Amino acid sequence: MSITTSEAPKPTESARRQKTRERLMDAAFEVFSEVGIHAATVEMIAERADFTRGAFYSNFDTKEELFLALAERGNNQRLALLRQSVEHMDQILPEILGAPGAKLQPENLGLLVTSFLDQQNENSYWFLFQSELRLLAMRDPAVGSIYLEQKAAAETEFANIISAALRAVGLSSELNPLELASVLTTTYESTLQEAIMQGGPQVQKIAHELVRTKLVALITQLAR
Amino acid sequence: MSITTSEAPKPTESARRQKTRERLMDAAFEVFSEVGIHAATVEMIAERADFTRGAFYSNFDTKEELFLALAERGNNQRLALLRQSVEHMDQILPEILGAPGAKLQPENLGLLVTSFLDQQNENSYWFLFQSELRLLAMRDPAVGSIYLEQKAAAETEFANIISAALRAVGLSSELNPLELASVLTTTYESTLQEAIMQGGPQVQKIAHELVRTKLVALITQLAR
DNA sequence: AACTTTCGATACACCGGTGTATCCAATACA
DNA sequence: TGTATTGGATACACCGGTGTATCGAAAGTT
Repeated sequence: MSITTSEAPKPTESARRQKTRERLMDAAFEVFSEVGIHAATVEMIAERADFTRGAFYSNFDTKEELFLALAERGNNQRLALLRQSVEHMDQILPEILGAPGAKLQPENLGLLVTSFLDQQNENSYWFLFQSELRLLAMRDPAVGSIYLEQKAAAETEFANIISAALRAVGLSSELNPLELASVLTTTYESTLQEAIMQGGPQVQKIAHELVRTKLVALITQLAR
Repeated sequence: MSITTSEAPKPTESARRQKTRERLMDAAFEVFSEVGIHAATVEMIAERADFTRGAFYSNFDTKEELFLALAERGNNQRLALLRQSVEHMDQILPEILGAPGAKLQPENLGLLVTSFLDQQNENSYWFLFQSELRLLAMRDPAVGSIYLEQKAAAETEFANIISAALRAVGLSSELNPLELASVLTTTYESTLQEAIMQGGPQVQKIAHELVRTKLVALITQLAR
C-alpha cells in the first residue's frame, strides 16, 4: 500500500474497465428485456456486447448481480428523465393554455398528456425489463424492497409533477396526489402492456394512441 | 379402429390417467406460482404430485404445454367464480342498503367491496401464476392472444357485475363499464402486488385492507 | 524500450435438466 | 385365472450453461 500515489492510479486503470462494464450493462439490458432473466445466458450478453464470457466474469460475479445493478441504473435514469420533463412542461404549458391563468379546455388535455409522454421517449424495452424485475420482486423479499423503494421514488416525483400541472391548468382532484399518481401510472402501464401484446412492429404508435385516450378519459373523471 | 366398442373403452382407460393429470396440474400450478416457469423443473412438478418424471412425460409433452393447459383451466375457474358472485351480491345487497331503492351511503361502500373480494377468496397464488403468464404473453404473440382473450372475457364479466351493482345502489359512472372495470381491476392487481412484496406471512390481510381502502377511494371518485 | 500490471480470450471440467428407451406392475378383459 | 394393455418407474445418453484456471496482448510505468 503506497500512500504516495494519491490520485492517478485507480482512475486510469478503471477507464477501460468502466467502458466495458457499460457496454456489458447496455447489452444485458437489451437481452434481459428481450428474453427475460432466466432465458438470458451470460454468453448472449457478452456476445451482444462483442465480448466473450471471459470479459463478463472478469467484471461481474453473477447474472443476478448485473441485473440488480441494471435495475438501479435504470431507475436513476428514469428519475432524471422525470425531473427533466418538469422543465419541458413549463415551456409547453403556456402555449397550450393561451392566456395565462386560463383554464384548460378538455380537448387540449390530450395535447398535454401526449407532450408529457413524448418526453419519456418511450422504449418499451424499459417496461419489459421492469416487468421482469417486478416478478422477481414478488418472490424475493430482498428484490421486493428494492422495487418498492424505486416505485415509491418514481411515484412521488410523478405526483409532484401532476399536482403542479393540474394547478397550473386550473384543475384539482379529490384524490391525494400520490393516489392519483398511482392510478395513472398503473393505467399507463397496463395499457402499454396491452399494446405490446397486440403490437407487431408499431407497438410504439399503438401504445401511444391507446395510452393517450385512456389517460385523458381517466383524468377527465378524476380531476375537474 | 373398431366401431363396435362404442362407449366403455376410453372412459375407463382414462379414469386413472385423468386423475394423475389432475394431480400433476395441481402440483404444477403451485410450483409455477412459487418459483416461476423457468426455475420450475419437470422433476419438481412430478415430485410434488408424488410421481416421477416418467409419469409427467407420459402425460404431457413439455412443461410449456402444461403451463398453457393450466392457464386455460385457471381462467375457467375464475370466470365461474365471477359469475357465482353475482348471485351472492344479489343476496347481500338488500342487507346493506336497508330500504329497497335506497341510495348507498359512502361508509357502506366498503362493505360492498369487501364482500365481493371475499367471494373471490383470494389466494395470491393465482395472481403470481397470472403474472408469469402475462410476462410470457408480452414476448410470445401466441401466448399474447390467449392472454388478451382471457383478460377480455374476465373484464366483460366484471364490467357487467359492476354496472349491475352500481345501478342497484343508485350510482352511475361517466366512464363506460369496460373502462371502469379495467381501471378497477388494474388498481386491484397493483395493490395486491404491493401487498405481496410487503407481506411476509399475512399477505392476505394486508392485501385485503389495502385493496379495500384504495378501491373505495377510487369508486367514490368515479361513480356518483 | 524493457517491465509490469491489468483485462479480456481460450479451454476445460462440471453440473443439472431434458427427453427417450426399456422395464415392471397394476388394471382391464375374456 | 390367464392374458393383454396401459401407465408409471428406472436408467441412461445428451446437451447447454456455468464458473474457473491459464494464457496472451495491450496499456501503463520508469
